[in-house]
Amino acid sequence: MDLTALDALLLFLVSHKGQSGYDVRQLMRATPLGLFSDSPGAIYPALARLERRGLLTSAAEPNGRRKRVYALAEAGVVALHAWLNQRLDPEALVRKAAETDLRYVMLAQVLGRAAALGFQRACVRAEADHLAQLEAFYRGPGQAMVRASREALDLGIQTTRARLQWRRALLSTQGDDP
Amino acid sequence: MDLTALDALLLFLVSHKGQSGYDVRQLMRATPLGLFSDSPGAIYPALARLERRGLLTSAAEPNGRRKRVYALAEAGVVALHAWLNQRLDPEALVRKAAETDLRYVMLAQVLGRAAALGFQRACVRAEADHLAQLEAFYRGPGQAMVRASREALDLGIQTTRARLQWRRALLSTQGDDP
DNA sequence: TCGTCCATGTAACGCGTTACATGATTTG
DNA sequence: CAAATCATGTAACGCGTTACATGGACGA
Repeated sequence: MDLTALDALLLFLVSHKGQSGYDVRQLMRATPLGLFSDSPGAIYPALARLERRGLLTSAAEPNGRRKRVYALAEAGVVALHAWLNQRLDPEALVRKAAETDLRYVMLAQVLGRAAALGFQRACVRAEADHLAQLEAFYRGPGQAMVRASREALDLGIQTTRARLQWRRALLSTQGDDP
Repeated sequence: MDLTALDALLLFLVSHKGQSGYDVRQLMRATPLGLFSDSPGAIYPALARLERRGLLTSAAEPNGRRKRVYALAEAGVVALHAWLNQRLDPEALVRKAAETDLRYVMLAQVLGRAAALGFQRACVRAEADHLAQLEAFYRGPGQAMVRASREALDLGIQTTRARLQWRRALLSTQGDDP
Protein backbone atom coordinates (compact mmCIF):
# COMPACT_ATOMS: atom_id res chain seq x y z
CA MET A 1 0.00 0.00 0.00
CA ASP A 2 2.89 2.40 -0.22
CA LEU A 3 2.85 5.48 -2.30
CA THR A 4 5.49 7.56 -3.95
CA ALA A 5 5.54 11.24 -3.12
CA LEU A 6 3.98 11.97 -6.48
CA ASP A 7 1.18 9.50 -5.75
CA ALA A 8 0.50 11.20 -2.44
CA LEU A 9 0.48 14.62 -4.05
CA LEU A 10 -1.96 13.48 -6.70
CA LEU A 11 -4.33 12.00 -4.15
CA PHE A 12 -4.11 15.20 -2.16
CA LEU A 13 -4.81 17.48 -5.10
CA VAL A 14 -7.69 15.37 -6.28
CA SER A 15 -9.16 15.28 -2.78
CA HIS A 16 -9.47 19.05 -2.83
CA LYS A 17 -11.56 19.14 -5.90
CA GLY A 18 -11.94 17.17 -9.08
CA GLN A 19 -8.80 17.51 -11.10
CA SER A 20 -7.67 16.29 -14.46
CA GLY A 21 -4.12 15.41 -15.35
CA TYR A 22 -3.89 18.66 -17.22
CA ASP A 23 -5.03 20.68 -14.22
CA VAL A 24 -2.34 19.05 -12.15
CA ARG A 25 0.30 19.84 -14.72
CA GLN A 26 -0.70 23.48 -14.82
CA LEU A 27 -0.57 23.67 -11.06
CA MET A 28 2.90 22.22 -10.95
CA ARG A 29 4.08 24.50 -13.66
CA ALA A 30 2.76 27.54 -11.82
CA THR A 31 4.37 26.60 -8.54
CA PRO A 32 7.99 27.63 -8.44
CA LEU A 33 9.03 25.00 -5.92
CA GLY A 34 10.44 22.74 -8.56
CA LEU A 35 9.81 19.58 -6.63
CA PHE A 36 8.09 17.58 -9.30
CA SER A 37 8.21 17.76 -13.02
CA ASP A 38 5.12 18.56 -14.99
CA SER A 39 5.95 16.02 -17.66
CA PRO A 40 2.93 14.16 -18.97
CA GLY A 41 4.95 10.97 -19.00
CA ALA A 42 5.04 11.10 -15.22
CA ILE A 43 1.57 12.35 -14.36
CA TYR A 44 -0.74 10.44 -16.66
CA PRO A 45 0.75 7.03 -15.93
CA ALA A 46 0.71 7.81 -12.21
CA LEU A 47 -2.97 8.72 -12.34
CA ALA A 48 -3.73 5.57 -14.32
CA ARG A 49 -1.86 3.45 -11.79
CA LEU A 50 -3.75 4.98 -8.90
CA GLU A 51 -7.02 4.28 -10.62
CA ARG A 52 -6.03 0.70 -11.34
CA ARG A 53 -5.25 0.29 -7.65
CA GLY A 54 -8.67 1.60 -6.76
CA LEU A 55 -7.43 4.74 -5.03
CA LEU A 56 -8.90 7.08 -7.58
CA THR A 57 -11.99 7.03 -9.76
CA SER A 58 -12.35 8.91 -12.99
CA ALA A 59 -15.18 10.19 -15.10
CA ALA A 60 -15.53 12.02 -18.37
CA GLU A 61 -16.48 15.64 -17.91
CA PRO A 62 -20.22 16.40 -17.93
CA ASN A 63 -19.96 18.55 -21.01
CA GLY A 64 -18.77 16.24 -23.74
CA ARG A 65 -15.16 17.44 -23.50
CA ARG A 66 -12.31 15.07 -23.92
CA LYS A 67 -11.28 15.45 -20.36
CA ARG A 68 -10.89 12.95 -17.58
CA VAL A 69 -11.69 14.21 -14.11
CA TYR A 70 -10.48 12.24 -11.14
CA ALA A 71 -11.93 11.88 -7.69
CA LEU A 72 -10.62 10.28 -4.55
CA ALA A 73 -11.95 6.82 -3.71
CA GLU A 74 -12.31 5.66 -0.11
CA ALA A 75 -9.31 3.42 -0.42
CA GLY A 76 -7.47 6.51 -1.59
CA VAL A 77 -8.32 8.37 1.58
CA VAL A 78 -7.02 5.47 3.64
CA ALA A 79 -3.82 5.25 1.64
CA LEU A 80 -3.18 8.97 1.86
CA HIS A 81 -3.71 9.02 5.62
CA ALA A 82 -1.40 6.06 6.03
CA TRP A 83 1.26 7.80 3.98
CA LEU A 84 0.93 10.98 6.02
CA ASN A 85 1.11 9.07 9.28
CA GLN A 86 4.26 7.18 8.39
CA ARG A 87 7.01 7.46 10.92
CA LEU A 88 9.45 10.17 9.91
CA ASP A 89 12.55 8.67 8.41
CA PRO A 90 15.56 10.82 9.38
CA GLU A 91 17.31 9.71 6.21
CA ALA A 92 14.45 10.95 4.09
CA LEU A 93 14.40 14.26 5.92
CA VAL A 94 17.94 14.91 4.76
CA ARG A 95 17.76 13.42 1.33
CA LYS A 96 14.34 14.64 0.33
CA ALA A 97 13.78 17.84 2.20
CA ALA A 98 11.28 19.19 -0.28
CA GLU A 99 9.20 16.06 0.05
CA THR A 100 9.12 16.49 3.79
CA ASP A 101 7.89 20.06 3.45
CA LEU A 102 5.18 18.89 1.12
CA ARG A 103 4.15 16.35 3.68
CA TYR A 104 3.83 19.06 6.29
CA VAL A 105 1.52 21.02 4.06
CA MET A 106 -0.65 18.02 3.32
CA LEU A 107 -0.74 17.02 6.94
CA ALA A 108 -2.05 20.40 7.98
CA GLN A 109 -4.77 20.22 5.36
CA VAL A 110 -5.81 16.64 5.72
CA LEU A 111 -5.23 15.74 9.35
CA GLY A 112 -5.27 19.15 10.95
CA ARG A 113 -2.92 21.65 12.48
CA ALA A 114 -2.10 19.62 15.56
CA ALA A 115 -0.90 16.64 13.55
CA ALA A 116 1.18 18.93 11.37
CA LEU A 117 2.83 20.53 14.38
CA GLY A 118 3.59 17.14 15.84
CA PHE A 119 5.27 16.24 12.62
CA GLN A 120 7.18 19.50 12.66
CA ARG A 121 8.44 18.70 16.14
CA ALA A 122 9.68 15.33 14.94
CA CYS A 123 11.44 17.13 12.11
CA VAL A 124 13.16 19.43 14.57
CA ARG A 125 14.48 16.51 16.58
CA ALA A 126 15.76 14.65 13.54
CA GLU A 127 17.22 17.74 11.94
CA ALA A 128 18.96 18.80 15.14
CA ASP A 129 20.54 15.36 15.31
CA HIS A 130 21.69 15.63 11.77
CA LEU A 131 23.07 19.08 12.33
CA ALA A 132 25.03 17.88 15.35
CA GLN A 133 26.42 15.08 13.24
CA LEU A 134 27.46 17.47 10.50
CA GLU A 135 29.12 19.79 13.00
CA ALA A 136 30.95 16.93 14.66
CA PHE A 137 32.15 15.74 11.29
CA TYR A 138 33.26 19.26 10.45
CA ARG A 139 35.36 19.52 13.58
CA GLY A 140 36.57 15.92 13.34
CA PRO A 141 37.37 14.16 10.07
CA GLY A 142 36.48 17.38 8.28
CA GLN A 143 39.72 18.95 9.44
CA ALA A 144 41.59 16.73 7.03
CA MET A 145 39.45 17.55 4.02
CA VAL A 146 40.53 19.84 1.24
CA ARG A 147 39.28 23.39 1.32
CA ALA A 148 36.43 23.12 -1.17
CA SER A 149 35.02 20.06 0.54
CA ARG A 150 35.08 21.82 3.88
CA GLU A 151 33.29 24.75 2.31
CA ALA A 152 30.61 22.53 0.87
CA LEU A 153 30.17 20.86 4.22
CA ASP A 154 29.87 24.29 5.75
CA LEU A 155 27.15 25.16 3.28
CA GLY A 156 25.29 22.04 4.36
CA ILE A 157 25.62 23.15 7.96
CA GLN A 158 24.47 26.70 7.30
CA THR A 159 21.36 25.73 5.38
CA THR A 160 20.48 23.07 7.90
CA ARG A 161 20.76 25.67 10.62
CA ALA A 162 18.47 27.99 8.72
CA ARG A 163 15.88 25.28 8.27
CA LEU A 164 16.02 24.35 11.91
CA GLN A 165 15.66 27.95 12.97
CA TRP A 166 12.66 28.32 10.75
CA ARG A 167 11.02 25.22 12.22
CA ARG A 168 11.59 26.41 15.76
CA ALA A 169 10.21 29.84 14.96
CA LEU A 170 7.14 28.24 13.46
CA LEU A 171 6.54 26.15 16.55
CA SER A 172 7.12 28.97 18.99
CA THR A 173 4.79 31.39 17.23
CA GLN A 174 2.25 28.63 17.50
CA GLY A 175 2.50 28.79 21.27
CA ASP A 176 4.03 25.37 21.30
CA ASP A 177 5.65 23.65 24.26
CA PRO A 178 8.00 20.95 23.07
CA MET B 1 28.88 11.60 -23.58
CA ASP B 2 26.76 12.76 -20.70
CA LEU B 3 27.22 11.54 -17.21
CA THR B 4 24.94 11.20 -14.27
CA ALA B 5 26.04 12.85 -11.06
CA LEU B 6 27.03 9.46 -9.72
CA ASP B 7 29.15 8.82 -12.80
CA ALA B 8 30.92 12.11 -12.30
CA LEU B 9 31.53 11.42 -8.66
CA LEU B 10 32.98 8.01 -9.43
CA LEU B 11 35.32 9.42 -12.04
CA PHE B 12 36.37 12.09 -9.58
CA LEU B 13 37.03 9.69 -6.74
CA VAL B 14 38.95 7.33 -8.94
CA SER B 15 41.02 10.18 -10.34
CA HIS B 16 42.32 10.92 -6.87
CA LYS B 17 43.68 7.50 -6.31
CA GLY B 18 42.87 3.97 -7.31
CA GLN B 19 39.58 2.99 -5.78
CA SER B 20 37.52 -0.13 -5.71
CA GLY B 21 33.76 -0.22 -5.58
CA TYR B 22 34.03 -1.15 -1.95
CA ASP B 23 36.24 1.83 -1.15
CA VAL B 24 33.71 4.11 -2.75
CA ARG B 25 30.91 2.61 -0.73
CA GLN B 26 32.79 3.10 2.50
CA LEU B 27 33.49 6.67 1.63
CA MET B 28 29.86 7.39 0.94
CA ARG B 29 28.82 5.69 4.10
CA ALA B 30 31.24 7.78 6.13
CA THR B 31 30.13 11.05 4.61
CA PRO B 32 27.02 12.38 6.28
CA LEU B 33 25.86 14.39 3.30
CA GLY B 34 23.40 11.76 2.26
CA LEU B 35 23.53 12.65 -1.38
CA PHE B 36 24.08 9.22 -2.82
CA SER B 37 23.25 5.81 -1.56
CA ASP B 38 25.97 3.33 -0.85
CA SER B 39 23.96 0.46 -2.28
CA PRO B 40 26.05 -2.02 -4.26
CA GLY B 41 23.30 -2.24 -6.83
CA ALA B 42 24.01 1.36 -7.77
CA ILE B 43 27.78 1.52 -7.57
CA TYR B 44 28.98 -1.68 -9.15
CA PRO B 45 26.82 -1.38 -12.24
CA ALA B 46 27.84 2.25 -12.59
CA LEU B 47 31.52 1.37 -12.46
CA ALA B 48 30.97 -1.43 -14.97
CA ARG B 49 29.17 0.95 -17.32
CA LEU B 50 31.94 3.51 -17.10
CA GLU B 51 34.50 0.84 -17.91
CA ARG B 52 32.47 -0.38 -20.86
CA ARG B 53 32.37 3.18 -22.16
CA GLY B 54 36.14 3.40 -21.87
CA LEU B 55 36.15 6.09 -19.20
CA LEU B 56 37.64 3.84 -16.56
CA THR B 57 40.08 0.99 -16.60
CA SER B 58 40.26 -1.70 -13.98
CA ALA B 59 42.85 -4.12 -12.75
CA ALA B 60 43.02 -6.87 -10.18
CA GLU B 61 44.98 -5.85 -7.12
CA PRO B 62 48.71 -6.67 -7.17
CA ASN B 63 48.41 -9.05 -4.25
CA GLY B 64 46.11 -11.77 -5.42
CA ARG B 65 43.10 -10.31 -3.65
CA ARG B 66 39.68 -10.50 -5.11
CA LYS B 67 39.53 -6.79 -5.55
CA ARG B 68 39.04 -4.67 -8.59
CA VAL B 69 40.83 -1.34 -8.56
CA TYR B 70 39.74 1.30 -11.02
CA ALA B 71 41.73 4.05 -12.63
CA LEU B 72 40.71 6.98 -14.79
CA ALA B 73 41.23 6.59 -18.55
CA GLU B 74 42.01 9.57 -20.74
CA ALA B 75 38.49 9.57 -22.14
CA GLY B 76 37.35 9.69 -18.54
CA VAL B 77 39.29 12.87 -17.90
CA VAL B 78 37.73 14.46 -20.96
CA ALA B 79 34.24 13.40 -19.94
CA LEU B 80 34.67 14.64 -16.39
CA HIS B 81 35.94 18.02 -17.55
CA ALA B 82 33.06 18.32 -19.98
CA TRP B 83 30.60 17.53 -17.21
CA LEU B 84 32.15 20.09 -14.91
CA ASN B 85 32.15 22.73 -17.62
CA GLN B 86 28.49 22.31 -18.50
CA ARG B 87 26.47 25.46 -18.43
CA LEU B 88 24.70 25.81 -15.12
CA ASP B 89 21.06 24.88 -15.44
CA PRO B 90 18.99 27.10 -13.12
CA GLU B 91 16.41 24.35 -12.87
CA ALA B 92 19.00 21.88 -11.65
CA LEU B 93 20.31 24.36 -9.13
CA VAL B 94 16.93 24.38 -7.45
CA ARG B 95 16.00 20.77 -7.87
CA LYS B 96 19.33 19.21 -7.12
CA ALA B 97 21.11 21.58 -4.82
CA ALA B 98 23.32 18.91 -3.32
CA GLU B 99 24.51 17.92 -6.76
CA THR B 100 25.45 21.50 -7.47
CA ASP B 101 27.50 21.70 -4.29
CA LEU B 102 29.26 18.53 -5.24
CA ARG B 103 30.08 20.04 -8.56
CA TYR B 104 31.62 23.04 -6.87
CA VAL B 105 33.88 20.78 -4.84
CA MET B 106 34.98 18.80 -7.85
CA LEU B 107 35.52 21.94 -9.88
CA ALA B 108 37.87 23.35 -7.29
CA GLN B 109 39.85 20.15 -7.22
CA VAL B 110 39.97 19.35 -10.88
CA LEU B 111 39.92 22.68 -12.68
CA GLY B 112 41.16 24.97 -9.97
CA ARG B 113 39.94 27.62 -7.62
CA ALA B 114 39.25 30.23 -10.29
CA ALA B 115 36.91 27.97 -12.21
CA ALA B 116 35.12 27.04 -9.02
CA LEU B 117 34.59 30.66 -8.08
CA GLY B 118 33.28 31.44 -11.53
CA PHE B 119 30.80 28.66 -11.08
CA GLN B 120 29.87 29.99 -7.67
CA ARG B 121 29.19 33.38 -9.20
CA ALA B 122 26.87 31.79 -11.73
CA CYS B 123 25.11 30.05 -8.86
CA VAL B 124 24.61 33.36 -7.10
CA ARG B 125 22.99 34.89 -10.16
CA ALA B 126 20.67 31.95 -10.74
CA GLU B 127 19.79 31.60 -7.09
CA ALA B 128 19.09 35.29 -6.70
CA ASP B 129 16.71 35.04 -9.65
CA HIS B 130 14.97 32.12 -8.13
CA LEU B 131 14.70 33.84 -4.79
CA ALA B 132 13.15 36.89 -6.41
CA GLN B 133 10.67 34.63 -8.11
CA LEU B 134 9.76 32.92 -4.87
CA GLU B 135 9.32 36.23 -3.11
CA ALA B 136 7.16 37.60 -5.89
CA PHE B 137 5.04 34.49 -5.77
CA TYR B 138 4.76 34.81 -2.01
CA ARG B 139 3.49 38.36 -2.27
CA GLY B 140 1.33 37.62 -5.30
CA PRO B 141 -0.58 34.37 -5.81
CA GLY B 142 0.78 33.20 -2.47
CA GLN B 143 -1.64 35.53 -0.69
CA ALA B 144 -4.47 33.25 -1.67
CA MET B 145 -2.82 30.05 -0.47
CA VAL B 146 -3.80 28.28 2.71
CA ARG B 147 -1.65 28.85 5.76
CA ALA B 148 0.46 25.70 5.65
CA SER B 149 1.31 26.20 2.00
CA ARG B 150 2.39 29.75 2.68
CA GLU B 151 4.55 28.51 5.52
CA ALA B 152 6.19 25.93 3.32
CA LEU B 153 6.83 28.56 0.70
CA ASP B 154 8.34 30.72 3.38
CA LEU B 155 10.65 27.88 4.36
CA GLY B 156 11.78 27.67 0.77
CA ILE B 157 12.49 31.39 0.82
CA GLN B 158 14.40 31.30 4.10
CA THR B 159 16.67 28.44 3.12
CA THR B 160 17.31 29.94 -0.28
CA ARG B 161 18.28 33.19 1.41
CA ALA B 162 20.67 31.35 3.68
CA ARG B 163 22.30 29.59 0.77
CA LEU B 164 22.67 32.80 -1.16
CA GLN B 165 24.17 34.57 1.81
CA TRP B 166 26.65 31.77 2.22
CA ARG B 167 27.68 31.95 -1.42
CA ARG B 168 28.17 35.70 -1.25
CA ALA B 169 30.22 35.42 1.91
CA LEU B 170 32.38 32.80 0.25
CA LEU B 171 33.02 35.03 -2.73
CA SER B 172 33.72 38.15 -0.72
CA THR B 173 36.21 36.48 1.61
CA GLN B 174 37.92 35.39 -1.55
CA GLY B 175 38.47 39.01 -2.47
CA ASP B 176 36.14 38.64 -5.38
CA ASP B 177 34.76 41.41 -7.57
CA PRO B 178 31.58 40.31 -9.29
C1' DT C 1 -7.50 28.20 -42.39
C1' DC C 2 -3.59 28.35 -39.68
C1' DG C 3 -1.48 28.26 -35.55
C1' DT C 4 -1.90 27.88 -30.63
C1' DC C 5 -3.55 26.10 -26.62
C1' DC C 6 -6.17 22.28 -24.46
C1' DA C 7 -5.81 17.44 -23.26
C1' DT C 8 -4.37 12.74 -23.14
C1' DG C 9 -1.68 9.36 -23.87
C1' DT C 10 2.29 5.72 -25.49
C1' DA C 11 7.07 3.69 -26.21
C1' DA C 12 11.91 3.25 -25.39
C1' DC C 13 15.28 3.68 -22.27
C1' DG C 14 18.12 3.95 -18.29
C1' DC C 15 18.84 4.30 -13.67
C1' DG C 16 18.24 3.29 -8.75
C1' DT C 17 16.16 0.29 -5.25
C1' DT C 18 15.62 -3.93 -2.97
C1' DA C 19 16.76 -8.33 -2.29
C1' DC C 20 19.36 -12.13 -3.06
C1' DA C 21 23.74 -14.75 -3.76
C1' DT C 22 28.50 -15.93 -3.20
C1' DG C 23 32.95 -16.61 -1.48
C1' DA C 24 37.35 -14.93 0.65
C1' DT C 25 39.54 -13.24 4.78
C1' DT C 26 40.05 -11.73 9.25
C1' DT C 27 38.92 -11.95 14.26
C1' DG C 28 37.32 -13.97 18.56
C1' DC D 1 35.55 -23.10 14.03
C1' DA D 2 32.08 -19.63 13.98
C1' DA D 3 30.93 -15.05 13.09
C1' DA D 4 31.75 -10.75 11.24
C1' DT D 5 33.63 -8.12 7.67
C1' DC D 6 35.62 -7.65 3.07
C1' DA D 7 34.27 -7.61 -1.71
C1' DT D 8 31.65 -8.21 -5.81
C1' DG D 9 28.08 -9.00 -8.25
C1' DT D 10 23.00 -10.26 -10.43
C1' DA D 11 17.82 -10.10 -11.12
C1' DA D 12 13.32 -8.14 -10.80
C1' DC D 13 10.89 -4.21 -10.59
C1' DG D 14 9.12 0.37 -10.88
C1' DC D 15 9.49 4.95 -11.82
C1' DG D 16 10.79 9.15 -14.31
C1' DT D 17 12.67 11.18 -18.57
C1' DT D 18 12.46 12.17 -23.28
C1' DA D 19 10.31 12.10 -27.34
C1' DC D 20 6.67 11.17 -30.16
C1' DA D 21 1.72 11.02 -31.50
C1' DT D 22 -2.98 12.50 -31.74
C1' DG D 23 -6.92 15.27 -32.04
C1' DG D 24 -10.42 18.80 -30.51
C1' DA D 25 -11.37 23.85 -29.59
C1' DC D 26 -10.73 28.56 -30.47
C1' DG D 27 -9.14 32.99 -31.85
C1' DA D 28 -6.78 35.95 -35.67
